[in-house]
Amino acid sequence: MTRLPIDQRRRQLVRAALVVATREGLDRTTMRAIAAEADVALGVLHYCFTDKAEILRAVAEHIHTAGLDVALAAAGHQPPDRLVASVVEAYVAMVVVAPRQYQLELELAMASLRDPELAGLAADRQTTKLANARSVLDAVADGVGLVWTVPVDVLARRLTLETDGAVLAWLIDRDDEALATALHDTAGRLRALGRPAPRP
Amino acid sequence: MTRLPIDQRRRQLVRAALVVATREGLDRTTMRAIAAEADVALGVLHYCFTDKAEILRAVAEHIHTAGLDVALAAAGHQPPDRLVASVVEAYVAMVVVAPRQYQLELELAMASLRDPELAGLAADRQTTKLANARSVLDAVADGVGLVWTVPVDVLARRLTLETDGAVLAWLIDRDDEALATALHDTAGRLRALGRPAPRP
DNA sequence: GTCTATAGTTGGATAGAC
DNA sequence: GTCTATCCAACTATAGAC
Repeated sequence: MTRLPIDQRRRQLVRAALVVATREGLDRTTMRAIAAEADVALGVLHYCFTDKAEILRAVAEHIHTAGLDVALAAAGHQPPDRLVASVVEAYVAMVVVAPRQYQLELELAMASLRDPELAGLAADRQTTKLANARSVLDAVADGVGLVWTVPVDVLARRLTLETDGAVLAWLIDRDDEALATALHDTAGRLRALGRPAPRP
Repeated sequence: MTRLPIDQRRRQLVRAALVVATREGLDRTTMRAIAAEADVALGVLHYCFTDKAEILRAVAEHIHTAGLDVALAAAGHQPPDRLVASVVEAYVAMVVVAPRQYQLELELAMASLRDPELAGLAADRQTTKLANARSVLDAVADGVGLVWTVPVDVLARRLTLETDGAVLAWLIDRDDEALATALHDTAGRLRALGRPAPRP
């Protein structure tokens, strides 16, 4: 309808693509469906993006950068004894509220392993998740007052790995209790790998 | 070319579909590609299967039943002290040899969560994996001579969950060492949840 | 049972009017 | 910048000859 600067238009279209992809799944995310969601003509998409892969890459980037963890925010204002539990619960809440988006992340990752035009996208997700995990672990160690007895990179990998596994299982059976149990279990075992920090 | 009883033809086509889906990915697994792989005419597929979803369901079923774990076989003939390690290593070897097939499992699971015609397929995979995990845990407990201090269902869930997480990460970064480490770590922690069995 | 031919959709991409 | 119209390729599915 209205004329828009191309940057703004791009953002609008990426948002629309994200909505469609989250709701319908990656393979039903067609140029037409995106255009309809954004209420623009089909041609507008090809004016703003060279091809479909470019939109999908933009969507993935948007998801990753927007994943500036909610968990981290939750870690900010908690008494130490509630810290680990609250981080876990914040994560569970986030996943449970937006299961389709988590599934989309996995679909994008799978697609990126097959399609050269989406290459690197899965690796980006992994890098982001690991960095987020490190941030959370650092925040927890800082808040509770302990130091890790194992390299934080190793812990970060284990945390992301177990989180992905737990959420994948939950996507399938939707067992909220099992998800919470699994994540608390993971958190507890990681917590046990810290020693009280020496007083500075 | 030659006339074949329909059961045999179906098996041939399912094998072909599995080959294509493993090599090309689920969304490039078209009726045409399957027909070409099996070297039959397109019409033959629709003679043997009502639609595409039915072939995919057959492929999934084939994967699941064929997943009568290699790991279990490996558990059969090992001295107790090597048992846990050898099961882990057999699993790693299986995954590393056929990464695309593992990826296909995940793609099928994701598709089944979106497409009503494939509904239940992800749940079937989960059920199968859990059953296999229980078998492995039972075999290990039997071989090493211990009893689990935690319900075996809980352990089975944790095992499958951590395995899926580790393999998912490996599919992306192909870090063989990290995969082996993660699985050994998982195995070690589960092993610690057993107590020596009372002498019968 | 097997094949060819084709119907009927749908999707990505582009050309050209406005 | 935006929209309509259209091209072309690929797909599922079926009809009907052999």
